[in-house]
Amino acid sequence: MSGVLVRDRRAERRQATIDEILAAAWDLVREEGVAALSVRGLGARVGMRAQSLYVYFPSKHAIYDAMFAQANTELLGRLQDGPEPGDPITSLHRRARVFVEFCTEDPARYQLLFQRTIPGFEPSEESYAIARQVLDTTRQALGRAGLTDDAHLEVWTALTSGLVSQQLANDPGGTRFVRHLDEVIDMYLSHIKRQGRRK
Amino acid sequence: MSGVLVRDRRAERRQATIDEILAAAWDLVREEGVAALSVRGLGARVGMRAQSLYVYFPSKHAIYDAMFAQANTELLGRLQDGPEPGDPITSLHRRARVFVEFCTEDPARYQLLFQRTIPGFEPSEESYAIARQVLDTTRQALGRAGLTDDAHLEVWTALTSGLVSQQLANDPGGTRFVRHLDEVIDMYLSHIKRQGRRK
DNA sequence: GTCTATATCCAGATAGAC
DNA sequence: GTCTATCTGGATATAGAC
Repeated sequence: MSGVLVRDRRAERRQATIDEILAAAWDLVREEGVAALSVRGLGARVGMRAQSLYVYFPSKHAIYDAMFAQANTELLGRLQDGPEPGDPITSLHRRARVFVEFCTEDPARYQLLFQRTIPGFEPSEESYAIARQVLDTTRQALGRAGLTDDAHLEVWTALTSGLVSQQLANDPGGTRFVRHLDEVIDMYLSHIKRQGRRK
Repeated sequence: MSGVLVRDRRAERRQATIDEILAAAWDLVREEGVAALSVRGLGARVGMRAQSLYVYFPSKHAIYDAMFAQANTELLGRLQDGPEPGDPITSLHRRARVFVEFCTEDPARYQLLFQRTIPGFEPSEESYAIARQVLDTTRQALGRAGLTDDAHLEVWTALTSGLVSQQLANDPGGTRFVRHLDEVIDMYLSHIKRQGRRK
């Protein structure tokens, strides 16, 4: 066996560089938009020639993919952060608020994660698995509130992301649309409750 | 005065070429995505060198702008097409259906019109005026149903475009999200009605 | 009105020296 | 691990001949 050393200083150094590159990539897309990310520009940011980046990422799409995974991991963490409220309704409100905050604070990130707008980019299976985890926790949170159908999940995501996408497209940096979040959620929850009673 | 001739054959020919170029541009973005539109590729489509297109459009953004105007005009026409239903509620349902159909049948067009994702492109004042007209007719249609606040318009657009954007991003070509359109609209309308009664 | 020629610049990616 | 050098191909746009 080769596992004598617990730490691999080489691997650690490499990972640190990768993280640095990704951080620079986020800066870049926040400033110029996701579509504007270029290997050259990214290299310039981290003080390298563009070609040297290929030591860390095999292609530009691989960089997008790492960013996709990183952002989904961040979102998953935020959604699970803190104590779970006992009341499932409160929990849904809180999750929605976290989601909206996450999306509106970085439009470029939103574009990368939720709009299919980068030509030729599709997340890898591993990265997409994280996105699926996020959706699963949403499904579970809805389930605890008694919303167990696929239809519930579909409408729920449409309501929340509808407010977000309108906010980003028509009043970036403002609150004209997302300010209706709690009202829309309450409307939907009572709508479902009423439906249940009618059965 | 120079207006002796009623028809200007030269101008007609020119307009026909412009229309032909725009039609080719739509084909191209439908196939490759809005971001992939290039003057070279467009020239190849219409059987010209790229440089010749500059006789008809001063820049690539001008082409985007003409497409933006054209698509909004098309949408405006469809929304006003046919007899206005006497019942304002029926009218709202019909408008929403037309809008959803318009958006889902051409994702590239949706991206150009409603997502702010083309780097550096902003519609001209004239083109944007048409988009504002579309929104105005929506405002009026809501008004006839008693929804007269800005908040109503904001929530209304968030609901409809939320279903559309989820549809396009997660089930393009399908109906998993937009199938809930009528239910969501009815939910919102009764929500507003209930609010009115409570006052 | 379309062409050739050209300017300028940028992209992603690979080979191989050090 | 980073560099130089290079390949290949793309982009938008302008000048001027025909």
